[in-house]
Formats: sequence, C-alpha cells, structure tokens
Amino acid sequence: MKAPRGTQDLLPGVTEKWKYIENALQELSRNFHYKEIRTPIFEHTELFQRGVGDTTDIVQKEMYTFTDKGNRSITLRPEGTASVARSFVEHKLFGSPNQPTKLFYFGPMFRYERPQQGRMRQFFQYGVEALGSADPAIDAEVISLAINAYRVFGLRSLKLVINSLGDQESRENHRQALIDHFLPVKDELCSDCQARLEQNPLRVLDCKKDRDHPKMKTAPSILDYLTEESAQYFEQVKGYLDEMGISYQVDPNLVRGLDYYNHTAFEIMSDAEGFGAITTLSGGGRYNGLVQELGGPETPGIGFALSMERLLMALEAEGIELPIDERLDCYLVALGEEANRKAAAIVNQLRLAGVQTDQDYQGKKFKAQFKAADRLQAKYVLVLGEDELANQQIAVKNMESGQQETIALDQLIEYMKTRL
RNA sequence: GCGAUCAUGGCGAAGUGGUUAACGCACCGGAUUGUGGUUCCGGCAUGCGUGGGUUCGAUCCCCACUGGUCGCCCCA
Repeated sequence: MKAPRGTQDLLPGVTEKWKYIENALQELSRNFHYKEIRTPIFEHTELFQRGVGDTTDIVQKEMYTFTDKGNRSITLRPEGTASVARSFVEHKLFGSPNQPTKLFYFGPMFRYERPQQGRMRQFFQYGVEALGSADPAIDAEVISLAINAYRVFGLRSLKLVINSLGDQESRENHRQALIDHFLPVKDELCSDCQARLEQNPLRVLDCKKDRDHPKMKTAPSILDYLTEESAQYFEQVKGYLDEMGISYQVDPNLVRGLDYYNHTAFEIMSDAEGFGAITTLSGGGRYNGLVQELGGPETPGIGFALSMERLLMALEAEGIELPIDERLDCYLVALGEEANRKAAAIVNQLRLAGVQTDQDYQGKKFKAQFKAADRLQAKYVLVLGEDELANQQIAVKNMESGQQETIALDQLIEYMKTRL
C-alpha cells in the first residue's frame, strides 16, 4: 500500500521542522494581531463555485468533489479564503466591535493536479485574511506579514511583485480594451487564449504560449485603465510599502488566478538557484466583493496564503538549517536483572519530573546500550549496575565532557534538574 | 489533462534470459565479564513497484496499472 498520489507522510525528522515553522508563523501572526480560525476541510461545492469563480482552473478542473450519502455535493477545500469569508458571514463576525476582523489559518488544501516537487494534491497553507477595512495601510500590513513570513527564517532570495487590478469599473474598461485589442487577431492566438478572450481576457496577458505575439507588447495595461480612485489607492499602498522599507516590483501583467481579486494583487517568488519551474512561494490580494457574494454585508477584505511545502523548499534552496534541538536529556543504561527491574521506575520518575529520558527495550548488551545513547545524542547517561544498586546509588555520566560521578538514587531527580 | 523519464534490501547503488542478485552506508553480534571512537571478523533481499503475457526458464523482453521525477498548463 502506498499513500495516494500527490500526498505524503511527514515522518519524525521533518515533523519537527513543520512544528518549528508553525510556531514561528503563529508568533508572527500574534505580533501582527491576527487570531486563529479553523474551518472545515470540506465545504459545499457551491461555496467554491461562487467564491473562487466558475471560470477559474481551480473550479473547472482541480476540485476534489464528491456526493455524500445525503446526496450533497461536497468539495475538499482547494484554498482557504472562501471558507473564512463564509464563516465570517455565518457567524456574523462583521457585528463584532473589533474591526477589521483579522484571522489566520493553517491546514491542508486539496487540488487535483499532476504532482511534482512543490505541487501536491494535498498541500498545507498558512494564510491570513483581514476583513472589514478598505484602508490601504492594511494592504501594506498583509504584504509585510507575507514577506516577513519568510524573512523570520532568514530567507533572503525573495522577490515581491505587486499590481492593481482596480475596481469594478476599471476592470470593465480594461476588459473591453483587451477585447478590442485582441479580437482582430483572435485567430492567431492559442486555443486557450481564444476561449479566455471570451471568459476572462485578463488572463490572456500571462499566457506563456502567446508571449511573443506582437499584440502582446502593445496590449492595454490595467494600470492605464484604473479609475482615479483605484489609481490613488494603489499609490497609497505603494507609499506605505516604501515607508516600511519593503521593496517591490510592479508587474502590470500579474494576474491572480481567482475571480474574487480586485485592487491590490501580489505574489512572492524565490530567486534562489535551482528552484525549478515553480517559483511562486505565496500569493494574495484584495477581494472586496467576496463577502457580499456569499450573502454578507458589503465588506472589503484582503489576504494571502503561502505553501508550507514551498517554504521548506526555499529553506533548502538557501541552505538554511532551522535551530532544532533533537538531543535527548538522559539515557539510562541498566546492567543485570535487578537493575532492569528498577530501570523502568527510575526512568518513569525522571520523565514525570520533566526530564526527557529513554532506555533500552531491545535487550541490548551494555556496550550496545551506550552506543544507542550516543546515537540519540543523550546529554547524560545514567548507569545502573549491581554495585550502584547495592549502595542505592547511580552513576551519572556527562556525555559531552566525559565526566562521571556517582550519586545517591534519591538525589537523582534533584541532580538532573539542576543540570539541564 | 499532455509529453518525457524512472522504479533492485532501512538508504545509496551495480547487474544478467538460466546454478549462491555485486558493492557502499546503516543496523545487529563477536574480538573487548561494566562505558560512547577506531580497527578486525561474522550476520543482514526464497527477493528486483503491482498484475498479466512471451519463454523450457523472466529482476532482465512485451503490455497494462500504480507511484516518483522533469517539462507544459496552472498555481501555493
């Protein structure tokens, strides 16, 4: 039996890294004053159709959708924002006096795709959502949180790309301009783009196949079609970023794949060598119509999500080791029948006193037990043999210094606690 | 969804249509009645992803399936 395609087991040795990263991101979230939310792993399919958008690749071909025994159409969540917005509406969080509502989440997402490194069918995201504020300062806040989610681990080869998709009016004007621009040469575009021109002409812009088409360079930029208000908003966001000392690059062709985005859109990529085809580490943006679309009051929102798998890849690419201490405090080596009988109780006492302790359960010889202790990087080895037992004592060896002393058994816990 | 490539012990890795499937690392035991290292000696795949087929005989040839990896699409 194997784990299903595109899923993976996280085994001891890597779970410690995940735990470390989760803890660090949790602390970062707390400093930015975001609170944790946990939503279901599956939702009604309709949530994603309405929230993420029917024309997106995610909804059209990547969802894990099934019918449950009650004949409901259920989908394993492909992303987190729709669920958070749904929960925000369902629990009327907009009624709380503390606005905006600032939330973070962590958990598995599911997309049916061809797996390769950095792209799993089940993958883990950390994300944040700030609902209820249309202040450009909060756009900058979320972007800062996103970039610092990498910097706190020492990552440096990062590229922040931002764009504005504008408001409804900007988008419609731009959409029309794109159609007018490309329609005369529609036949020269790839089949995907011919369809895109009808459904979502914005996405023609980031097509790889038609990248070199002459009409591509002269295509109308969204930035030229922003309404006065949208343009000003974008300027303010950039102003806040400048003020924070966060460098970025404006890419008018940055188009996020989800329908709900408007105004600010951004992506963080890795510059590191040998990162492969997938360089996007995280992405996010503003989604001012989403909450209303899901039946709530008109509520602005912005958020982003990063992938744990890609964060770990970035750490590897930059050769960053997380400071994880895997050493064991204590390993008890027992010698003889009587000692074996006593060993478990002594180990148990140490553990309950907060000393991380282990012993042999494989019937190993004395020397082999010592080797095991060494391999586990035990800081101390306790030797319990007949001599020690006869005197109600135990030998304690500091494995780093090699020093060993014999102490009374009833002082062991006290002794160990002062040394660890 | 499309294209390419790969699959041998815990890990890495050689190999061949036919008696015992190299080697390295790791692990276990001994040399060394109670102290981590080194060295030496010994042990460790009735098995070569799964299922079929060809053959007197398949880990090796053929087909399908499963999974990994790389690229495309798209994204986190």
